[in-house]
Amino acid sequence: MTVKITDVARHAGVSPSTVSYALSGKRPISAETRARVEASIRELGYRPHAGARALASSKSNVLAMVVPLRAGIHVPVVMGFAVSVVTSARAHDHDVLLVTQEEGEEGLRRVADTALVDALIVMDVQLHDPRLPLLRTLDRPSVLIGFPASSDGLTCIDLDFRAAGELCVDHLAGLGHRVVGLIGSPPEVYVRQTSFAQRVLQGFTAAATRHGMTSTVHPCEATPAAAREVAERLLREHPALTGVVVHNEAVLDPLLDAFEHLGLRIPADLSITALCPEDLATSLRVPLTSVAIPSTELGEQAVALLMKKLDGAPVPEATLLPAHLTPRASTARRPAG
Amino acid sequence: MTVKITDVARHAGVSPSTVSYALSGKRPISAETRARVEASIRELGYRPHAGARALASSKSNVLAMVVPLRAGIHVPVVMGFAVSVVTSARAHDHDVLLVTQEEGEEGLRRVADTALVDALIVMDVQLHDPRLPLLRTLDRPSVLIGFPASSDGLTCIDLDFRAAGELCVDHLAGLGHRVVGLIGSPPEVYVRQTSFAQRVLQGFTAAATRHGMTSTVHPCEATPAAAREVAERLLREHPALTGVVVHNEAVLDPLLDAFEHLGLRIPADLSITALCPEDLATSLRVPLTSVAIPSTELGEQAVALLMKKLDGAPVPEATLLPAHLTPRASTARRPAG
DNA sequence: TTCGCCCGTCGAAGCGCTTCGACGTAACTC
DNA sequence: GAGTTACGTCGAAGCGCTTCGACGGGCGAA
Repeated sequence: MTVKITDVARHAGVSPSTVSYALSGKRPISAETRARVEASIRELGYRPHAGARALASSKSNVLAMVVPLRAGIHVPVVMGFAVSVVTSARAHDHDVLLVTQEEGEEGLRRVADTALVDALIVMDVQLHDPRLPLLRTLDRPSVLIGFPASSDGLTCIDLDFRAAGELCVDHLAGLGHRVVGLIGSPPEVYVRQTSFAQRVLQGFTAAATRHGMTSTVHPCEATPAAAREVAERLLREHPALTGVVVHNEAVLDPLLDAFEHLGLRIPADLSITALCPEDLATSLRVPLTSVAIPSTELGEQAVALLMKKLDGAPVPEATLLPAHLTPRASTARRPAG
Repeated sequence: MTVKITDVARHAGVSPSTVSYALSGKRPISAETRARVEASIRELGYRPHAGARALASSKSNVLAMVVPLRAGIHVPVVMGFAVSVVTSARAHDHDVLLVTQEEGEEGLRRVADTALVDALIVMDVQLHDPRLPLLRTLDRPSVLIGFPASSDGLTCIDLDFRAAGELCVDHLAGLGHRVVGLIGSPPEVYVRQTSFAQRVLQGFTAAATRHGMTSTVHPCEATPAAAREVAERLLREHPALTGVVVHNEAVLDPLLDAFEHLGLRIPADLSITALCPEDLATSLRVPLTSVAIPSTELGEQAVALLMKKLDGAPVPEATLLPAHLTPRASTARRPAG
């Protein structure tokens, strides 16, 4: 039916093993032979059978990616990350199998134990994630996006969210602001101890304390209505507030809107810094001073780490991508008075 | 190393083939034997090797899903659909391999020809999609989400977007509206002839004509700024306008906002119907009369169709999910005068 | 009672590839 | 010039599973 390696071998006048070596490069093959083999491959349209390859080599060249679908996570960020993982994986000659969070530990165990995948990427890690023990004992390497309470024996990578939170506050402090607020992720994100949200909070609080600022924190549901309500309450309860850090992609526009309604000009009356993807920060009515969430880079690096582990190379347990703040039009010196 | 079928067989005191048949049910196995085999499997923690299985059975039990990442598509809808596909696939004992649009035809050919996947699901189909010839000749079954110019020899499924467009206009007509506008997808979506956008447009126009209404059409970029601009222009150019159909999830809230700014109360002054996921329609400041985009059902049905094709059963070339309009608070009788 | 049939099980032959050891040849070393 | 070493290639042995044909025993039909 379909052309197999023996067909190529016959056509090229060599043995199947030679074809295999020509393809993998695991043994030296003369230039002429290689050329002949490659010509035959092209001519016959040969494609190695993935299953046969996986069986013989005990490598499937497939990665599992666990994507979150829980409330409170911002879908475009996840999607951007997923696409980046797939693209990076392809660059390393791997494919990506999609596993839903819903499948839980059993799902991870299944794809790992059946040798469907060689390695795993897990997103949306919680502080005490139930999957951690499993990942530690699994015989396949894995990389986590996000940090659990202890990264011992694991490989974790994430943006340095703590630094991101600090950076925002430092920036506001540098502009003379004294009273700042954090508009955070939806409450459920904190409740289930998703680490990135907590780390932002820590950074925010620590920096505010360090600068001797008054600070306040408000989780916020990912709906326009919630945004309006939070904006209003924030100003009512903290009339002296002049700086806001927003860590909630979904409500950025509604917030800008709400502040505008409340008669505040940005940045003249109120400075705003955001933690969000670059394109979001620049596509709103006011270009936002922001710390970028680098989904693409995260995906690339996660895959790179996984490849190293598959090669048996040592990798650091923790990798924090440095946070960078880009000043834009949404922050300014604290209004006089 | 890992436990294999021969280990199970020995442990259960049967032959490997018996274990295989006990697992697949392809031949009758006595209840006692089956029980013994199952006990051994549990006890040893046996997991069949996916690659070996694929090789021997020439079935990988993996589906390829091609996800779009182009501008103008609404990410949460895609994500919801993707999750639904994965969940449904799992219910049919299949896994899902993620393929990016970017990989194009070569990517499809690759996963199909290497027998990595048994079948393909392709989203975001264009009227003259370059992948169509390939899909027609591929030896693996596929299902398209969306309709190309001709579905001959293919299997396509989608919401009946034409009916959805009509339904919205019919609803407005029934409420006495005479001048209606369509706020559509971003221009690039129309330019590349993504069929669902065009079909909404056709339905909208046809129904408006049928009702003798004055109608106008405005594509709209997926940014709040664009939404504001479109809202303004719409009212300026069509002062008599009282009904709007929005087919652009990303700008629903900004539009509501803009209309409000322009002094219009919804639905007292302006009626709005939307084509969007149910949860979006109900989570805005005004619950929107809408035709739901049933991502979940689409995913389920797409997978169901694929399974039928894998079983060799005949399936219809075209499947249109019926559109349903749910009246909510955003539409009302045309204001007098 | 005997033949044929079906049920439940086994053995063996692959599925298409990778990889290991072996082998001949050519290029070195000293 | 004998002994290595490296290169380029081949043959064969699996990888772990499915599946096909075969086979013995129990049963109903004749």
